[in-house]
Amino acid sequence: MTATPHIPQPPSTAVPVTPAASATPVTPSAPGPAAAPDPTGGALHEPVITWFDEHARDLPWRRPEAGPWGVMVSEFMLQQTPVNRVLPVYEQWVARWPRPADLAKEPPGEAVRAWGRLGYPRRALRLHGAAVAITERHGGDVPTDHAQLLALPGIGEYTAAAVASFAYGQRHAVLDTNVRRVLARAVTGVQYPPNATTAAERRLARALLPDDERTASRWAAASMELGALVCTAKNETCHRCPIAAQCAWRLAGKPAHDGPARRGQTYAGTDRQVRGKLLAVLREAVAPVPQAVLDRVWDEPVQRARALDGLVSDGLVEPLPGGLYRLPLT
DNA sequence: AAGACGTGGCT
DNA sequence: TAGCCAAGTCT
Repeated sequence: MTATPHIPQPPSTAVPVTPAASATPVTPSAPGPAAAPDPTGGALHEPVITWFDEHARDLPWRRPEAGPWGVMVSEFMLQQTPVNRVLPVYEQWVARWPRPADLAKEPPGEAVRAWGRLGYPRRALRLHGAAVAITERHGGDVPTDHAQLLALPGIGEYTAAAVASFAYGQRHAVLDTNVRRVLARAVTGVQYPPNATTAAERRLARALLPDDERTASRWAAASMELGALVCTAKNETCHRCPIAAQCAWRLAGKPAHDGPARRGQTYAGTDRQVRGKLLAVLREAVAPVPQAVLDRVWDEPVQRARALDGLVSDGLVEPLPGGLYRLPLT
């Protein structure tokens, strides 16, 4: 992880000044500093990558032996789920299914069962579907091409870029919530990025991308790690930040977010909670479960039925004759 | 394009 | 405590 020889590069050669970059570095209405920050990545890449070399966590999917499949599995699991909760499930998963073809030949319900309590179990179904597609269309190897990755179930813009970058060292803008926050603060000068990813953010991320593949993929991992460990959503620790001295938000006095508060997602009493309870029963069961057993997880019959129907139509639950239910075999 | 979609830890 | 937050995707 930290074995890479430290070869400082002339910052000016990392990313040339481009018209596109200097055209849109700062949101016009942003309460940033009077002087626009350096719109190029030159001043950011070197310190952030050097910091990463020293402070990166030793995560299993970052080790060489993880391979593209390990990277891909980790990316699915990390979608909206914290690292600490992913770690044990990831280890079990790759030990049991070391290659896409190993997972592809299992019933989808086994993927859902092995997903455990990571949440958003449709991800398990999609990862299984991706393994099937990889086995059928790509000879069992995780595709290297961004467009082919994007075509797989459960892989969107972020995950396609992440797999291409982390597994294959390609040059892509990897724009996750961590990177968005780092750029919002360091470059744009605001506390939080917009609720939904904007074209301006993508433009900025592309403008900041180092020219060569090797540096670009390290920058992707490093900027993400900085957001995860230092430039966090709350209680950021600027004294540990390698680019604190040039952070537009900090230089502006760390003004509080002004826009609309992020929509809080209520959970108690929702269909999601009911679905979770139903699926928990089915995950633990070794045999098909009678409707009467499922009925015990929620007392309101209309919502309970709606939740179960939803699970069935999502393919997470398979109904059998006689009012029995189980995780899907097909 | 706003909302659905799990789960658990932290403040 | 109640809300916020965590490497998004899909419709």
